[in-house]
Amino acid sequence: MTTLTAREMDVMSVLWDLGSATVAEVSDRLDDDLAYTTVLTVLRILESKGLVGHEREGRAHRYHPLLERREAGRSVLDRLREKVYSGSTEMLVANLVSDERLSAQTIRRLRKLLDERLEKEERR
Amino acid sequence: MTTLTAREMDVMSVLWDLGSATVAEVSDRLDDDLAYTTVLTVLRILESKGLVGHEREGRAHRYHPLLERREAGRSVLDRLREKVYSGSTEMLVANLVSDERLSAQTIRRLRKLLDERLEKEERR
DNA sequence: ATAGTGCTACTATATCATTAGTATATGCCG
DNA sequence: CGGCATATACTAATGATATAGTAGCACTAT
Repeated sequence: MTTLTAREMDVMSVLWDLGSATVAEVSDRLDDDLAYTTVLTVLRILESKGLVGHEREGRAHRYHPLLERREAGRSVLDRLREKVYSGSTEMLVANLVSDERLSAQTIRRLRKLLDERLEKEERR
Repeated sequence: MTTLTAREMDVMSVLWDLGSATVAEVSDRLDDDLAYTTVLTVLRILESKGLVGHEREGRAHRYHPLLERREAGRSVLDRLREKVYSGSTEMLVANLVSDERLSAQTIRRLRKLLDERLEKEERR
């Protein structure tokens, strides 16, 4: 199981968005104003967990994610479904789409997503 | 923001499922075999955070959730969407429904959910 | 009544998370 | 070349999390 702490998720988020980043770049993008060395420490922890890698770039290091969005999301969603929604995907989605901020267009796109998934299912 | 730790979520999960429970009942239902006092401690922490309440029942206490599933789920989903899926509900749902274990029937029900939501949207 | 059982209240402790300081290396600029 | 700027490496302090022990109270059955 891949469990990210809150801060680790903040940092991974930047790496996912940028593809890869140096410590300074991550630091810039974070909402909170952390010391340079703090960001470095988090990246080193992530590396020790095998969730990011790095290569040299000049005298700095460029970090890149080894853990994918999908995987990270999956493990949070699995746990959420299990513990909060009694294992029910429907309850989870119901909660998700009851969000007032969703536009009609977004909902249509979500439905299309399901239709495609359904086709795939029926093609077996 | 309501952030539950892993263990707190385990305990809340039992309370949501049962409606309310004593320490012994929670202890019984947890996957892990924790000391009685450990479970009590977690419940007392949850109470100090205002997430559960309790009333006397004989010489024991009966705990009940004050935080609802919806609220707890919402805060996890918000954060997940923001940090892991770059704010995209679609990406989140895509990841969710790409799960091989979903049956065609479940997918149809999810679609129905969206249709209902869409109607509500159009009625404005 | 008294010993046992089951419960809460309080306390303790190890580990992990979060944050950041200090030391040291490296390259660049004048 | 010599020092300024920018990096990493290492170390550390503080706080949160997770787990559980001990003390003491109250009801229950002998």
